[in-house]
Amino acid sequence: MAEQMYDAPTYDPRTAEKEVQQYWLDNGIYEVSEDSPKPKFYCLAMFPYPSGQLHMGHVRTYTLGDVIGRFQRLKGKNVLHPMGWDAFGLPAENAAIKNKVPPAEWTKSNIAYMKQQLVSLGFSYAWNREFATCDPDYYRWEQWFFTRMFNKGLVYKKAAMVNWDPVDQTVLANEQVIDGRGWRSGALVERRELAQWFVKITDYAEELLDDLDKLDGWPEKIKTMQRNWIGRSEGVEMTFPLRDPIKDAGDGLTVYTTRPDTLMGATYMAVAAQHPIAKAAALKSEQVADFIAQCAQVKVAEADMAKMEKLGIDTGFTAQHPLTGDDVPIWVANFVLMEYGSGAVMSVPGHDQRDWEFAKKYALPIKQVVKPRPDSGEECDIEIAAYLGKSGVLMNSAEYDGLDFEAGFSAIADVLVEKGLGNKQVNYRLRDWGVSRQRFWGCPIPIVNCSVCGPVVVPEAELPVLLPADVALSGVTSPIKTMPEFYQTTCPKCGIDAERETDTFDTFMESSWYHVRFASSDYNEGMLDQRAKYWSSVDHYVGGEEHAILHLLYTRFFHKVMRDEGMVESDEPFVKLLALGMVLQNGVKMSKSSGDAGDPQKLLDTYGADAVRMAMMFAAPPEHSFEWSEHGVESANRWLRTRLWKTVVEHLAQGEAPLLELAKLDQGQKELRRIVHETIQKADDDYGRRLTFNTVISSVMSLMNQVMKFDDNSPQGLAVTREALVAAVTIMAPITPHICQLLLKKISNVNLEQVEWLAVDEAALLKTTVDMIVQVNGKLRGKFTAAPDTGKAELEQMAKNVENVVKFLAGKTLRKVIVVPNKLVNFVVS
RNA sequence: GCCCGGGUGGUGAAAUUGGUAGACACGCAAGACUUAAAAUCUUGUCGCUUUCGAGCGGUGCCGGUUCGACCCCGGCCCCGGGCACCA
Repeated sequence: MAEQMYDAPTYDPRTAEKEVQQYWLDNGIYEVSEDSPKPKFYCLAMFPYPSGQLHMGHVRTYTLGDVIGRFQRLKGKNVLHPMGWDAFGLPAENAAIKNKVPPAEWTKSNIAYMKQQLVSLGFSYAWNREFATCDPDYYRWEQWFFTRMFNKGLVYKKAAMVNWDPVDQTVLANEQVIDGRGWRSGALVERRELAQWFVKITDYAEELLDDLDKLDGWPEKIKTMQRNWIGRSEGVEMTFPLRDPIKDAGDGLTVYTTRPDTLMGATYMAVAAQHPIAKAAALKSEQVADFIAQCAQVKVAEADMAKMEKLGIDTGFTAQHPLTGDDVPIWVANFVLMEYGSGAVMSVPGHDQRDWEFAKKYALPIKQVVKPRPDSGEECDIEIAAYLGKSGVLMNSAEYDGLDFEAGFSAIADVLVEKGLGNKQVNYRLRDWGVSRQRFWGCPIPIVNCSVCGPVVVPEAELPVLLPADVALSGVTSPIKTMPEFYQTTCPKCGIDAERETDTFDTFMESSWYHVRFASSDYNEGMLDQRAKYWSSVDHYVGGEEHAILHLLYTRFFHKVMRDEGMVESDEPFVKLLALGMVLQNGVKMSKSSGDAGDPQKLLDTYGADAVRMAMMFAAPPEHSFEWSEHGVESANRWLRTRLWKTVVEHLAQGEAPLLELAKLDQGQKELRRIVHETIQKADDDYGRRLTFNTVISSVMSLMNQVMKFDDNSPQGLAVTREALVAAVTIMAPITPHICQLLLKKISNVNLEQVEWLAVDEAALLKTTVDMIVQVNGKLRGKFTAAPDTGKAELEQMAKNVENVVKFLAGKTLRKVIVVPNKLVNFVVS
């Protein structure tokens, strides 16, 4: 600590906090190495996109991460708590267009400002490990890793849909399409197919699903969301032969269904607008061509697809039912996605509600093939709605009549296998990860397209493929797509002239491996070194619940690929996960795109970091979403000044406290000690297990209320007060580290980083009496106190004698008595 | 539309294993100090009734299980997150 430690009778965070922060930085207090004898603890909060300034969502996430890291440090762990920047992304391009400043420059200055804000919030970061994902030293290893995945066969190219703005001649993100129009140009947006790179996350679908069972430290709700997203299903893939062969479509239409038992109820087929059969039909029919053009008017987002009116048109082509050989008409439908499975479905309107509505609309036949069991009490009228139950039995299904779901499934699947028309198959809803973006501000995809060799990966020695820094953005197209000096190159394989890929990676690529790079952030010989094995997995990962699926799933996938490459040893990136609720502003999540008020700077300047941190932690438990309000900050500041600082200073002014002599304590002193040790016990549990830091604060507030009432200046009174104050300051230290660093120095003459967590004195917890309640018919009617662990019979007798209880028992027949020792007695009377 | 959560005083919330609903705060009201204000301190604060002992109602809505339900079960309403190119 500096020679001149902050010392004033009243606490002013503006000068005190700066001094403490300087001490932490100058002495590298939070930098860590791998050779500690202590157990390691890797604490990580989701790194921010450098949007300009912190908002309250950041303050919450990083304070929670800091509290966890600081608590684990108090508990004797070797804690790595790093911070960096998720620096590629769309907002930098928007800012570049608007302000005519290159994305790199805008990003860099945002990082500088936000870093200073993080420092002023007093977070215990190992700043020596900081990096930004737009640093070539970072993304070069991402490019390298991509080439590894390419060589492993985990990468392929295929056509996929994008939102195309025909005026700006550019691809739009979903959030840039508003009511079907481009947000800048206002032009009607169309779906367009582009060739894009995909990574085979589906190769890991099974493991990503199964390993969720091992993640005991994850909230059940997040695991449920991931399970549903991966969406394992068992079904049958089968082929409906085409009545006549169709050009580019072969002679069969392949579909997947989880309900092969209802196959006899299939009355039509539906294909996506991009399906070869639809394209073939468009050539023959102007109406079909018009319909397909109309399908292109919907934005590429599942929510929009689900909400739109379900439309279709007959292609005029016909398939054959695989069992009956009957004609089945083939329709094009706007709700069938080419990206899913084969881009075609069989429609069973009797037993699928969407198919039923479509059939009603277009007067297609509806055939019931399942009926409820007579004893089930289920209502079923196929004229009113589809029957979706799986507990019924088959009907109108020839030899399969009377079979239940499972028997029908097997019997029909077996016949299809026999006929060579189908196979039982496990399917996943999860789709491969499209990683191409037609944007400038991202990591260049390290591929060269050669007219002879096809796509060739850039050799390791030529990495990184550098993104040019000094560019202007017009909003029309990515600059590197029009820069020959970027894309003109030669084929790494055959040496002839060739062109680089000008797309960049999805920014989820960067955030899928940053957690391990912090371990090896200064390593330039490779992506990771041995330190990554020491630090991974992350012991506690903290971040917003909005990342429950995409970011967390992609990162789990990357981690498994890195494991298969021998770069890490664990199967999963995050042992424990704290999924935070949203900090809302006007009812919606705080973010760059939904308004960026909520800048904490004014509050920091006025009340200090400790007050902001404390108010944020006190506002709600971590999983709750809540509307941010500044109100608590002023009162947190007041509590720190008038309760904590002033009380400790006044206590110290009374002179040195003697050693505690437990045998000499009177009843009041014992009572305060009991509260102190109950508070320690609760804080330990709330910090370590429950992660409810709001209740840590309220129990310390209660403790301080008791200390102020205590008012005992006897030698042992001072000793008990001293113990209480040391406990209160130590417990608060993870949340309000600046003031606690100073107070611990004053009261115990130690620096915070040397302090150890408090031990609970079990003997101090013993109670001499317990409060009992008495209920009559479950309603509270009286209270009494008893010695701990008094026998049931005695408690019952004591309860009967409680004054207010007597009148509720008078003249009633006692039916039953429930006695819960140390808690309550309940008389059931009539 | 689909998947996942949430809903408790005027406000943020607490109640950890089914056992005193509203701890701890904010706000508000009254009082103390002050020429005054700020700051600080004290008291009160779910609603209704009250003989001031207490009684009745009350945790989004409707129903159920239980001696007892904020907590478990069924149905509904509202709000939030995600839905694969915001991050």
